[in-house]
Amino acid sequence: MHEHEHALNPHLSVDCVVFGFTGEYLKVLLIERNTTRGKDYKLPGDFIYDTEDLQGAAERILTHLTGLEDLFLHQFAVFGRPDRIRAPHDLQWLRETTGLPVNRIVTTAFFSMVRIDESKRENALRAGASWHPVHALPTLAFDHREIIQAGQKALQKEVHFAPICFELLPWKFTIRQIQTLYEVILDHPLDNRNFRKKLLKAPYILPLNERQAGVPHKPARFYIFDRDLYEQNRLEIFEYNF
Amino acid sequence: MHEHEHALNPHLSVDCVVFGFTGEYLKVLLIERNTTRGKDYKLPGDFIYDTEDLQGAAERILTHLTGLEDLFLHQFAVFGRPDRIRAPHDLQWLRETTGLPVNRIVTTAFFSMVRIDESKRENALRAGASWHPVHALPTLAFDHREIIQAGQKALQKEVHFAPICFELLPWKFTIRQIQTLYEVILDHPLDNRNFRKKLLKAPYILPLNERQAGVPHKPARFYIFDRDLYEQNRLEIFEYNF
DNA sequence: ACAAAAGTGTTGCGATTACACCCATGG
DNA sequence: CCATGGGTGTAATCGCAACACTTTTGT
Repeated sequence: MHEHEHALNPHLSVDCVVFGFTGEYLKVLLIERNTTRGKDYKLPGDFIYDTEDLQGAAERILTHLTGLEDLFLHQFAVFGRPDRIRAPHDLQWLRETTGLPVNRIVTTAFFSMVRIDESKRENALRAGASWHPVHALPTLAFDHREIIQAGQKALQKEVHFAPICFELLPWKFTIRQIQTLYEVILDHPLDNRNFRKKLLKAPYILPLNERQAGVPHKPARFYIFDRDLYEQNRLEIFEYNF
Repeated sequence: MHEHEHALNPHLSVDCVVFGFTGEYLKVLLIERNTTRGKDYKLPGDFIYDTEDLQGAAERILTHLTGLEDLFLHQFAVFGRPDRIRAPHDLQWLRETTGLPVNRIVTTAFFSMVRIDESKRENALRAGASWHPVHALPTLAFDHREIIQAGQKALQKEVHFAPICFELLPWKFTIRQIQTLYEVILDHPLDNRNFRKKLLKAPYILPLNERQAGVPHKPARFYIFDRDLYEQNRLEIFEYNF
């Protein structure tokens, strides 16, 4: 598993909140864990090698987990309360799995976005990893529930500025898909007609001639996001509020 | 200086980008430093005690530096590249001043806002600390120039959402002051009439009957920011963009 | 009287909201 | 022919951008 020659630093870790979208729910990728208190779940994460960048550590974890490379990755917070790891079964689990005298760990949290279909089709997820809806999370290790919630808040903020949601959608998508995605991220319903207008005004969202097939209702048109056109058309924003 | 009994952790530090505003420029608080390469400047920062929260460490540094408490404090990034401290004079300075075998340090960056008038009147700054305009920074230690720039970007983002700028202004301020402040933060000129309209529409900006005195032109009215009224009137925003 | 900054209104445009019905398909 | 979700238009309002002159004070 570990190709690096150098030592792990037992004070520093990264944890990744990996978001996915099934067309219905916003989901997070979690790793199953066995402790003295039974089965629970944790975020994908690891200690950092001495020679390794934080971002590099996150990339290593994600690539190992999903087989995918060049994933979207955004550092959003550090969690470092001295007592963030204090439950006996958490401490024992850490000492057993790492073999290190672990005490306080400061973790840098990243959020990432993967297309669930890609991770399924082209690359099996590592054993023990599974998707869970953010609104119904299982029992989580450490302070990982708090980290996931902070990650969703960070995602909500990011959605004000940048077209990052396309990272979660299939290459070609319907308007309903992207609207539902925004609704689950913002946790708020949106008006369909107004959403369409706003979306179709964007010059970098291109309609295909292709439509859904085999659906028991009027088939929806597919669209694609053209990142090059986006980069050409983007302009600086100087918004402010009091 | 250090009231804590417990040990410093030589892997972890916090650095604070402390913003101030003189009515003209956006400024940053820097600490003078003497190295084998001569005099330069660094951000206020320190290692973290084993028993201490990250936020707590930042508060300790700021209180010690300015004498002020309950300052605005916002964690915005972690800097952890393995080679972020590599210049020989930086390494030597660290070893001399800490007495520790320092290698890689991961630092959590906070930004903070202080009213320069308060820090002057009521509390002398610690010796060696001084204000520098962000657009004309002196030679800086480590990667601190990069951290300051990231801090200003974070401040620009924050200004979309929250009325944090009042932390930088005197308790009573003129419209020109706050407009100039927004201009230096956003690094972009704003239209005065439109700015006034937007500001005066906010129900939590209250005019005083008091005006400037002794200025060689029409004296400007003073306003205050009423945080309670703000909290009552704030509503959730579900903005999005592609 | 002059210099210097404060303060003031209108118009056009683009964006956002609210809202209800017909369309195309599979079963 | 029915159930299901896709797809469409308009009117009212709001917020933002552009733009130039008068007012008040100290010197």
